[in-house]
Amino acid sequence: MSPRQILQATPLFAALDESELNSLAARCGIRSYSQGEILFSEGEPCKGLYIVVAGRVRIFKTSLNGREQVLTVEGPGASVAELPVFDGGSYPASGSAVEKTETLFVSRADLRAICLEKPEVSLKMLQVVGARLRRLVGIIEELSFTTVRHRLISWLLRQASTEGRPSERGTVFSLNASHQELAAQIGTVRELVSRNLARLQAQSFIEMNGRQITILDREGLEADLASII
Amino acid sequence: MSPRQILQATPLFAALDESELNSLAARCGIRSYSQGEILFSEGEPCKGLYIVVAGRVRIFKTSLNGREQVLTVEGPGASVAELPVFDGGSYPASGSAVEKTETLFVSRADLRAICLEKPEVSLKMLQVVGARLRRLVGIIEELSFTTVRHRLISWLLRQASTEGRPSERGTVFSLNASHQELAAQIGTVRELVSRNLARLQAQSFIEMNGRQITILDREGLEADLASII
DNA sequence: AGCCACGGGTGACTTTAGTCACTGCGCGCT
DNA sequence: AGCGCGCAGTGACTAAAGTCACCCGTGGCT
Repeated sequence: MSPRQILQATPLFAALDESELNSLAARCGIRSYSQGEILFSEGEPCKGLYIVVAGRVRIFKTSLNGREQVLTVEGPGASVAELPVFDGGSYPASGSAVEKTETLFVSRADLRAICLEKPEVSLKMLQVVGARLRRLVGIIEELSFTTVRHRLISWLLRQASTEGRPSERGTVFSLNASHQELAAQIGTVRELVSRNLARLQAQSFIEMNGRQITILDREGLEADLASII
Repeated sequence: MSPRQILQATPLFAALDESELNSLAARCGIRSYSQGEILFSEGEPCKGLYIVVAGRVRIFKTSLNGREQVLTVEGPGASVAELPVFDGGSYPASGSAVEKTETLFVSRADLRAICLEKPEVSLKMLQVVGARLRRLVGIIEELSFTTVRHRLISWLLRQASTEGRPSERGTVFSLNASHQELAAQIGTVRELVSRNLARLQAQSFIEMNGRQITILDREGLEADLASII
């Protein structure tokens, strides 16, 4: 797929016409990353924004003692690191490729030019950034108010609703992340993920077969979420 | 101060010319709130954005069991609740007046119209939202990686650097929030604030006289932050 | 085969967070 | 004065969270 086609398919640039797309496509570069590779690191001055073409990009913070907190994982069509483009600061978090990933890179200057020319792009951008804000507020809420168990259950239910397929025993999905990675996503450590998963299985809320997870009692899990108060 | 003058002094609308300011001023309303009053509640459909003219607005989340987590406190000149204006969703958090507060209210429709007409306003808005995003990421980092003690120390140092005045014993500032409020800002409960303050005093890092706080050992506190790893 | 790295599981423990209950102070009000 | 109320301090406890150490199995690799 050419950069031109990719841009056209990106919601962010839906408002651009033929010639604008062409000129933008001419100016943005393709950047490819292998699994685990870093796109940008926290604190680096921001040069521009990335559009995910294929693969997935993980945005995360790292603590001094090596723990990580994932802020979001973005797939094809999404843009990453829009924020600092406009306030000129550095990246507030790091980004790495979850798997083999291709991105388009649009420079700050180009993006600003487009926004000034096509106000609709700015509005779209505000919408995207707004969604990101909502997600962050959600993370804060979970970290501040809930337990690891609660966050794990939420994660499982979310995963089940997006990736799950029904079976006669309940919704099934495959755990494609390591416990370490899951821990980074819900803001805790590997051991607690392991223990809490074991406990959920012991309570017959879920069943695990290798990387296969079955939600046996969705209502029970939801009730649990509500009851932790 | 007339709405017209206020708008002119708001960074967000710096790019507007005479006539535009006038037409916007004609369409936005003044809303006043007494101490503690709610401007908007989490989940409500969003009607528009507020510009703080005088006083302070506190943005916060509430948990089911009554705990609160403050996301930000905004003073004169700042705008509040810009985000949902553009994605059309509901307010992700609630807003209340910390003290007697006056705001200007700009409706969604008016704001969108301005953004389409004056692209500079969108860029400014993106800058503002970007700053907010940074703050939220900072909160997540603190909640995920640090202890209550750490967060309290950070808060004290921040407060000292913005509100403090030097004295012969160290930087002095007055604690204008209740322990309850401080707890909501750093994501914990009243008792832990009380205990940790007492402990910091016992360790001679700070001194408290009523609502007066003196930072006796700034270096010590900073070292403490670094050492918690 | 033997070895190693990696992801996962778990016991034992420490630390931190949070809860509950009660005390006491200061202030405004009647 | 006497009362009630909101805020603060604290002891005692529970329950999470996190740490450390070690074990195990799997799946390459030499």
